[in-house]
Amino acid sequence: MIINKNTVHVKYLCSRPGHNRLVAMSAPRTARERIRREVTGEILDVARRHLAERGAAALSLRSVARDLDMAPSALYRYFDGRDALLSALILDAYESLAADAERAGESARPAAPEGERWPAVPRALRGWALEHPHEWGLIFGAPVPGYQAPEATIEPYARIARALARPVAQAAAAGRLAVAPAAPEAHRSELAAAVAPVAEELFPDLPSGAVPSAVVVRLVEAFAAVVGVISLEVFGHWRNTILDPAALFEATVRDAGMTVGLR
Amino acid sequence: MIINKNTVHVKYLCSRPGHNRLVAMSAPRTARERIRREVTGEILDVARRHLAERGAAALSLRSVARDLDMAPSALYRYFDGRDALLSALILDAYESLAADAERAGESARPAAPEGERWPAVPRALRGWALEHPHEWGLIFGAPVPGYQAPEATIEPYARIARALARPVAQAAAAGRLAVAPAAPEAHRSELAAAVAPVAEELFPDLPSGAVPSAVVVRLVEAFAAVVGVISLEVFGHWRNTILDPAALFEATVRDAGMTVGLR
DNA sequence: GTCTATAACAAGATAGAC
DNA sequence: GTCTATCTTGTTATAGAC
Repeated sequence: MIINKNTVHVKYLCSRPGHNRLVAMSAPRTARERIRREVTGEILDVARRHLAERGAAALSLRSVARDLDMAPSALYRYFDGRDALLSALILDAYESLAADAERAGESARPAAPEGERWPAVPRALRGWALEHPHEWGLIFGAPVPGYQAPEATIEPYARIARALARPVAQAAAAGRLAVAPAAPEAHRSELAAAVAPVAEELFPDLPSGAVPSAVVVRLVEAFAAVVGVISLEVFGHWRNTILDPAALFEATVRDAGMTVGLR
Repeated sequence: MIINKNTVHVKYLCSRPGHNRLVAMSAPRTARERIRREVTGEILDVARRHLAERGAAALSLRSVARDLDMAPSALYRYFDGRDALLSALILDAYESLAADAERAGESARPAAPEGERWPAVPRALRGWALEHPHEWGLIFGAPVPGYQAPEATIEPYARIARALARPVAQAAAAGRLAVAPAAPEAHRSELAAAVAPVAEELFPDLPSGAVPSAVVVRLVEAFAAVVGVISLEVFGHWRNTILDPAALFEATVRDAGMTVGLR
């Protein structure tokens, strides 16, 4: 997250919804720094509200400044411009979604079989998406040229993926992974190589090869399927077509889990 | 497609790429009408080019007008404003994608088993998406508030869905549909009811119930999976992660086809 | 009537002086 | 922090040309 050309490491602190989701890590040293941090938080709060209510296209520096009784140009002391502000919101959305996904994954009963725990994270993703449709669009919608926050989104994205993969990792470690039925393509070395970086990233604690590449492929497919149903619902494609999106989502998640090999 | 508050029926005519994708159906009666149609086509061509090169956010009436050596206000004789122009481009994209999907579905060998013909339409969707990433974003990305063309996109959307469903319809009619393995959810009446409008739309020629609702559910899931992988690839989520998107796509399509029950 | 251009207004992003 | 100046954009009013 870039603020005034100084890179500031940020961390998600679970707080009251809509208030200072993003907070700088290091403690404020001077009074000025404390003020500065507060104002930055207020700007982000207002910007996030505008984003949630009217969408990214309607986010303007001036209207944010108006809500804060500031001159538009004053915002440039805190953000390098509209792009930087939007980039901060994008990163903010990633962090928030990742936190929700992790929370859901951790709160699932460890004693339950993996097939039962598997839907927890997908459900959290859908819940978050329905709560924050415009922010979901920032993450999984079409990237707006120039606005995509680059490096910093990689880490939260990986956290989302790991939260999703957790039941698979545990099933694999415990030897409870059902053999994926009929996956001839996945045996080909090219496909295994294509997902090698993912396997590395998703299962860092497991010995290489503990999770068959066929399962990794199926897991990536499951991720895409989950994102696909959620996006189609959130972006309005089910209108007058799928009368019960929740039921379809549950069916999708269940089928995806079985395809991966969870029982 | 709304031009100057007069509804004009339009039809996709396959032509040289980028040239007058959208053409009015009725023949021009007067010389003025002919000119008007030409200018409208030129405006759309330029706008489509700008959209393809710089994205929807960067599409501006003034730059289109500049490219055409026209005054910005002159465009208002042809489109009610920026929103109307973008709406026309959205509809244009739907029509183009639907035409490609139908072409791909029809050009597949009728003698081949359905399982082999099934990937044709998904491949066409992916090919179109890679060729027109910004236009894919207009259809399957986050909807921009106010810009979504409402009624007219329903028909091309249904054509895409029907093209995708065609192999399933034929397999069902011929009794070659493999029983979908383990679909307990799909038997529930609520899920069957949730997809009832889709079944009606996708299989108009078949007697009601010829395609089990479990298969309809799986087909919708397959649609979402295909859209999901394509979007994740086109929107840049595979960067540094999936090294061979094409291989993953093929695996996804194959798995989806098997889940639906095609052999 | 139909099209086009000129001019003008409002809103916005941004840079720089203070 | 503010204020001012400059640039771009969407949009409309108006007047003239065919």
